[in-house]
Amino acid sequence: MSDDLALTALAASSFSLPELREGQLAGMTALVERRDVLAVMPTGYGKSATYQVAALYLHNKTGRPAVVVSPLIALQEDQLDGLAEHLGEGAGVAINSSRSDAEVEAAWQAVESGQAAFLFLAPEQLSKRETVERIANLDITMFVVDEAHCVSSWGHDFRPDYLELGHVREHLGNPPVIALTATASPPVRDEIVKRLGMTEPVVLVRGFDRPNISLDVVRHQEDKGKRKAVMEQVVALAKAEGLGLLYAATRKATEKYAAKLTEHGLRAEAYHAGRADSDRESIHERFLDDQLDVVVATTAFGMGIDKPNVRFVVHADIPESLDSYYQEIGRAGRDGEPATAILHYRAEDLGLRKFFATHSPDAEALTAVLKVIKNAGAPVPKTALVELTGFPARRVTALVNQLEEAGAVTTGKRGTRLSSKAKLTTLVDRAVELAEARQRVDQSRLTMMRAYAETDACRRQFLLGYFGEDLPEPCGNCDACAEIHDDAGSGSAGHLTSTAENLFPLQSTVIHKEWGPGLVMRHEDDVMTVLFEQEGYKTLSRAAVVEHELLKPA
DNA sequence: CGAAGGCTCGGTATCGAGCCTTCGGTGCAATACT
Repeated sequence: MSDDLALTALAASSFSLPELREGQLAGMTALVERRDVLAVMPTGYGKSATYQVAALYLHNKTGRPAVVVSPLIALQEDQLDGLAEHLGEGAGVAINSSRSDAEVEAAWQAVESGQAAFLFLAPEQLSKRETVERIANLDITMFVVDEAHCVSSWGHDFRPDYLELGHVREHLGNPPVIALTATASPPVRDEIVKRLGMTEPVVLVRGFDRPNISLDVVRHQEDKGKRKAVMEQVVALAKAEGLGLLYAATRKATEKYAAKLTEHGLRAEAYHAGRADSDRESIHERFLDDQLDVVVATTAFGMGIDKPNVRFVVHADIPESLDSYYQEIGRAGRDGEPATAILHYRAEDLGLRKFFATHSPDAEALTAVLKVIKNAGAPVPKTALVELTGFPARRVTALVNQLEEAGAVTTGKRGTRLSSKAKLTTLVDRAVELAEARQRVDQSRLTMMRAYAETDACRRQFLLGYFGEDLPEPCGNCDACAEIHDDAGSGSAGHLTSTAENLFPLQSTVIHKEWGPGLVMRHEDDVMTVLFEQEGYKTLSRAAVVEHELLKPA
């Protein structure tokens, strides 16, 4: 029996999936052939089944397990429940801080004996050498990275162990990697591929456009007026359409909105990381169970939420990037029925996001770490670095990541060592420069979010263009399309602007004298947007590009 | 970067204007206590 048939049969018999989607089968087959896979698919498309069927197939053949890296313990538990339902108790195990020592040991034995086919853990577990070595001995069939956009969004500061996964994979003997995420713009995809050390991955992007979600932006001058409009809108939507989500930037704002919505007779709760675990759990459950009309949340809410009947997602404040925005509105209308996404936009709100996107590079700390490594004259394990520098472990990981990126050090099995003969100050300068470059990229992503809020053209075309998807015609389901429909016929492109489009079509690679290589993301009216590797998104006048030959095809 | 909260000041009654400071988002793991 061919692998395809066997996989299809296994999906039907073990996971009750009588029909596989083309993207799922392509992913499974690639994994069985030991290829790397990057799957960008919406929640509910069946991303998880893709690796689960392939991993079970290989487990049945070899008795060897798959390792699944998942960012939240709650998600790990959900996955375990799902597996238990289809394959019986014990098909998967998890190792994390909620487990007792005895439970952890039992989990190890379950995978080592060939009884369990899946081992779930968070990246932090993999920062422990013993853990990685014990996994290396399992000779795993695949290394699964779920919610892989975390590599890029959290790896640089919040959860630096995400950036270490590439090394972990090496230490495990380079098993095939499958990275799964619901949203990833081209630069995020590239970063996932690079950081996880994937080679010629099979890239599967499926089900990206969500035409049933209408897109609207409401612009505001005053903070007070915005708050009032948000309130009125959410009340109206909840009464007319059904339940939904309201995203706000701060914890305090979620509390205020939730209180007001409750006054208006809605069942509303504020959800953020500052609330007690038990409250968070109960809100989550009540929402899934249709017992809440609105969850008012910070970015803490949503990962792994797969609820079909969310009718609206309203943003009271602008998110940090279109990547986040698309992820958040993607929680609406999973059932395919009409749903609404509305962004309330005030230019001043960008200030908070700018603040969040500021990463001041710390030359002093970088120097301290580098000195310790240099003086050691041999690879330094992380534990020693922590002890010798006095920095917290996480900080050390982040600093080492930065130095590594700058080519100053490399990390091997025995620890981190100097890999450059250049002067320490030069190396630190290089690391600082990289941190600054990343800051520019982050700020430029915010600029794109702003451009979405301020564009007069079809919002869906803009959004999909950002993710490298082409929507040839305006969508007819956003506020801009409604306007255009009203006044029919818009401005015409001049000679130079159309020349720019011919010379540098969408998704083509270009080179700028100062900014280096970049990718053409968008043409609109008299400007074009290019994503530069080093500088992030830049908007250029199309006439100037042609007249002054600012760009060259690469 | 901008909003919110706390403070002083003025000038003699309550509080408003203006200044200054602080705060702002995501979760893992591990530790210290009942």
